[in-house]
Amino acid sequence: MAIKDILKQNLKGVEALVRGWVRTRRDSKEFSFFELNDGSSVKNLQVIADATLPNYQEIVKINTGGAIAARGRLVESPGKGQAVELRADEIVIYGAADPAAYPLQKKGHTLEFLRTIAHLRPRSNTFGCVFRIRNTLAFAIHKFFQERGFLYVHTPIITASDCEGAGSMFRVTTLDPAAPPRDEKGAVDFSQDFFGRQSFLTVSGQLEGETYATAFSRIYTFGPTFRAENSNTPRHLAEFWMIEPEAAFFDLRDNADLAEDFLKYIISACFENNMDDLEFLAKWYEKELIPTLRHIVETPFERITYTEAVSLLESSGESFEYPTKWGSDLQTEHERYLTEKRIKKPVVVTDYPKIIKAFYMRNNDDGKTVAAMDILFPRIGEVIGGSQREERLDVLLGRIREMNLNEEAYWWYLDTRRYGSVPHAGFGLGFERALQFCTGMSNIRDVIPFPRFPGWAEF
RNA sequence: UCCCCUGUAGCUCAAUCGGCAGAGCGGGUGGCUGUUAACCACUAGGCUGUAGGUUCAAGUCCUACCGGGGGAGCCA
Repeated sequence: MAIKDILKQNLKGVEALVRGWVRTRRDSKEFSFFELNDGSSVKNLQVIADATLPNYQEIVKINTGGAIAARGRLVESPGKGQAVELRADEIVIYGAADPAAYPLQKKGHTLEFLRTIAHLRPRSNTFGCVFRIRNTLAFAIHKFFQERGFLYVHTPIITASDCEGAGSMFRVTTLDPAAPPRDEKGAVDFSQDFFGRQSFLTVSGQLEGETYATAFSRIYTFGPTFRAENSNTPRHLAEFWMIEPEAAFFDLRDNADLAEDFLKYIISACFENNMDDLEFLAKWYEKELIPTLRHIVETPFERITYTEAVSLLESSGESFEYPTKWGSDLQTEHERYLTEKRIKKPVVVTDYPKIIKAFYMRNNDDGKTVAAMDILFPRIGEVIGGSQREERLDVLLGRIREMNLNEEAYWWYLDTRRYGSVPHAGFGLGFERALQFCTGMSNIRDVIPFPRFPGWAEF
C-alpha cells in the first residue's frame, strides 16, 4: 500500500503492508519509531516496532537508508506530529545501510554535495519532490497535446545533417579515433563511417517535425536533445529534453495562444498532483514559489513586439551593461528587467529583426522582421522559442542563399514547400527549464536525474 | 570560453595580525525517554584540493593546475 494513500485518506483501523526506505529511527524504552518513505509522497509514515517483536534485536540495528517492509494495523497516533501511524506486527528487513558509510544523513545537505551522489539523491526529500513533479509535468505534456489532437512523433536522435543550425553538435562515429581512414587529401574519410557520411546527435527535431505536421496537421515531439556547447551555467545542459509542437494552419498568434495555454496547463497539473511537494520546495528553496505559479496560471501573459520591448528598455532609465539597440538581441539583463521589474509576469516577445533569427522563420511584410516569438519567464529567462515558419518556397530559398546555407542539404525540407505547402508554426520548450520554474530549483543540474555538462558524465 | 568568489573531519562550517587544526551534525559505546532533524555523557575521526614558492614558522601570503558556486556569452 502506498504511503501517500494512507496519509491522504487518513486510513485507520485497517491492516496494511508498507515497504520502503528508512529515513530515521528513534528508540524508546519499549519500542522503536521508524520514519518510512516509499517515494509516493514527501511525507513519511511513522511505524512503531514493539520490543516484543521476535527480530527486535535486528530491527534496532536498522539506520537511515535501510529498506524494510512493515505489516500491521493503522491506528490513530497518540503522539504529536502525525494523525496516523502503523503498529507493526511484523517487520521484514530487506537491506541494511551501513550507517558509517551511507552518505545521506537525516540533516539537510547542500545541492552541490547531493550532485556528487546522484545515484542516491532521489532518496532525499528535495529530489523526491523534484522528480515527482518532473513526472507530473511529463505526463501533463502528453495529455495536453493528446486532448487537442496532436500526434506524438519520434524524430531521430541521430542525424546526418549538420545544418540544423542550433549550436555545436556531438559527433556519432564508429571510426577509430586513433587512426581514422583518410582520403587523398589527408582528410578523414567519413564515407567509410557507419552511415557513409558524417553523423551527429540531434540538436532539434523541428525540421523533421515540420514534415509530419504537413501530413497530420498537428504534431509534437518530446525527446532528448544534445548540445555540445561549452556552456557552464545554471540553465544549460549538454543533454536535455525538449518538447516541439508543430501545427499546420497556425499563424504566430495561434502559436502564442497554444504556448500560453500549454504552460498554464502543465503548471496547473502540479497544483493538482503535487501540493505537498510544492510546499516542501517553497519552504526550503523558493518562498514565493506557490504564489508565483498561481499568478502565472491566473493572469494573461503580456505580449509585446521586439520593437516595443526595445523602446521599453530605452525609456526605462535603467543603466544596462549592454545598451539596447534595435537590431541586436536582447541580453539576459534586458530579459530580466522586462519579466521581473517592468511587467512582472511571463512576456511573449514577437517579431524580432530577421538578422538575429533563423532562416526558417516567416518574413514579415515590413521586410525587416520575422514572425518569431520568445516566451520569457521571471528568474529563468527564455523558456520557449518559436515562430511561424516561412511557407513560401521562393522566400525561403532566398533566405537560405542570403545566409550562405547549403541548399542541397535541405532538399527534403524544401519539398514540404514544393508540394502542398501551408502556413504553419511551432515552438520548442526546454523541459528542464519549465521544471526549474515549477520547482524553484535554481540550477538545471538538479532537475534531471543524471546531468551531463562539460567535464561531467558520471553515473 | 571570459570575469568574480571559493576549497579545512563523512556532512555543514570556525580558526583574530602568518604562531599548538576546532565545533555542531553524522558514526561508535553507555544512559534516558510516545519519540518528532529527540535528549544527556563519553569516544574515534585530518597529507587543510594538488604541485611549487616566500618565511624561523603557511589552513592563512604568492604562482600554476584541478574541483565547486555566482555572473556573462551561446541557447531551450
